[in-house]
Amino acid sequence: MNKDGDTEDRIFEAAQAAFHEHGFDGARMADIARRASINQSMLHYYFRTKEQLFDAVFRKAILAVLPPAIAILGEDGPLLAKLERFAHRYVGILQANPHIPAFILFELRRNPEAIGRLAGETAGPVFARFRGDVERAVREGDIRPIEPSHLLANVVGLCVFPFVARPMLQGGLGMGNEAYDGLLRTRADHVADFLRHALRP
Amino acid sequence: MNKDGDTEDRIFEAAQAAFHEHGFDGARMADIARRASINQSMLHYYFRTKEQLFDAVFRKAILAVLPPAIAILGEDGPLLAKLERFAHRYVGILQANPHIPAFILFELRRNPEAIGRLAGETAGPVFARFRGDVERAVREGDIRPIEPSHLLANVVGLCVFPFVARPMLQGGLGMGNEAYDGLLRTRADHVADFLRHALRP
DNA sequence: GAATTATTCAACCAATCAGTTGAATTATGC
DNA sequence: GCATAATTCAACTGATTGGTTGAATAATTC
Repeated sequence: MNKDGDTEDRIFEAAQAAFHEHGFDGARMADIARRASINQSMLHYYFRTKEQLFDAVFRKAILAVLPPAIAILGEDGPLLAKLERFAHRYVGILQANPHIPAFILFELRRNPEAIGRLAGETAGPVFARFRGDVERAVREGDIRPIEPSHLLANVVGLCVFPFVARPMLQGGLGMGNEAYDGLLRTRADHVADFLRHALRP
Repeated sequence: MNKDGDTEDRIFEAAQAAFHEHGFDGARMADIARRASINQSMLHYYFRTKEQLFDAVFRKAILAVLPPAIAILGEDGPLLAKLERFAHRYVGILQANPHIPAFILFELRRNPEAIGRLAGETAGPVFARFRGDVERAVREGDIRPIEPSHLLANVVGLCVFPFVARPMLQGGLGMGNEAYDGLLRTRADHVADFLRHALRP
């Protein structure tokens, strides 16, 4: 018998890999069981249903990327410095979890309403604060005039996009895995620099 | 009997809607048949298999967004002007086909190798040319020094991201559909402006 | 050591799925 | 009008799927 949660962890890891790769609809319980080297009924013993197993995996993914974004954007200090910190820390988080952005975008299509609501509840206040920060920075002449919502989309998108679009960008640029990994390693610096130039008055 | 391709078109439109919404794995042939108001066996009569039906839908989606990107980036002229043209025309294409970017990113996960290869074969030459254009523009002092691969990811990502991440951005920004549609309507101008500022020497 | 609880298992199940079958209906060509 | 081809249909099929069942095994408690 297992008494230290090892089987549950194994199931979770296998499910995470399968759901990240295939999404909810494409992942198969039989495949997850095989990956975890268990009998399939044990998935149900530990997690009851496919839906609940998926929820556990999704929750972990969201917790990996949403609270840090909120925390960083909610910090005090000059806007430009904050955006640079965001780029460095957020790209770092994405590099540690390269499959999560696409996984979440994948889930966005399956469940746009629920995730929109979740985003509103969790990130809404800090996004609103971001708007205020941008407006103040413009007023004080720290940055040139810019629409805050567009800027927010830019900041997040510049960090996220090279991860979600990797196969297409990598193929189009004729890069191997090492070269593209190298590009991702310089991504944070590039984004910070790009934003600095884009926003200077 | 149908002699003007009406049934085939109806099937295709229904399949497009279903595949855009649910992806390959989540879409159901019975649902597509219901949407097209036909008997399910007719899907097979016209398109043989689910895979072939999906391929037809995917091909149309790719043809809507990849050749225009290649054409615009392959044009002659100063780089900055070209990037502005790209932003305006590409965002316009995305606005006419708002579901396609996410659909393609969705498919990227299912089939990274095939799409990476397709991107390399079709967009590879024009991306390589883009690299040359950037390097020349830097040399001639038209733009500040910048890594061409990063810039390419930025240009495409700034156009695409607000479409693929819509539910999350919209929810986080506390916007209704009309407000977000309004934001997307100004997106092309914003991207062009943002790039101009980001790249000026 | 016995009773209870937790874990694991193989076999099984009903529902769903993509696809097939063969007949009926409709259209076309002579 | 008949023969042929194209289209459409309802019923059917085997495989797959997520989940259940009940027994066996292992661990824990007293």
